[in-house]
Amino acid sequence: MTKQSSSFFQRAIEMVKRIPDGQVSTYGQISRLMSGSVRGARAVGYALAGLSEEEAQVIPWWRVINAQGRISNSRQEHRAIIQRKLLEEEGIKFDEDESIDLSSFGWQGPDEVMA
DNA sequence: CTTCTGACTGGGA
DNA sequence: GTCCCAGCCAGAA
Repeated sequence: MTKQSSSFFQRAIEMVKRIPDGQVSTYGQISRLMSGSVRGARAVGYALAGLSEEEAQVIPWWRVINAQGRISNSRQEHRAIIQRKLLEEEGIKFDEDESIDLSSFGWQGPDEVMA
């Protein structure tokens, strides 16, 4: 690809779409799967932050949380509330400190899930 | 071109 | 457990 038809944002979004129902991933995980490093984790979050409502209906952005197993939110705190609700409806369990056990609900990846 | 910001991460105090 | 700091990447001004 001479100039990478898909931008970093687009690739991040495509990766998020692959997260199966009932599982969650982290920004660093997405970055590692698409670029090989967790360095771009910040950019992944920035990509999801710019999602329009139209895209939000197609992209499971709510399945992406930070490495601490908690929901990250930007200026729009409203999103965090919706995110938690959607995750609970998918079977994700929250601890008392509002964190998610990545060992149980963490996504293993598109191909690494061969256990 | 330079500079700043951000849904991040990891390490140290 | 908490708080603070430095690093990396991509996009916008």
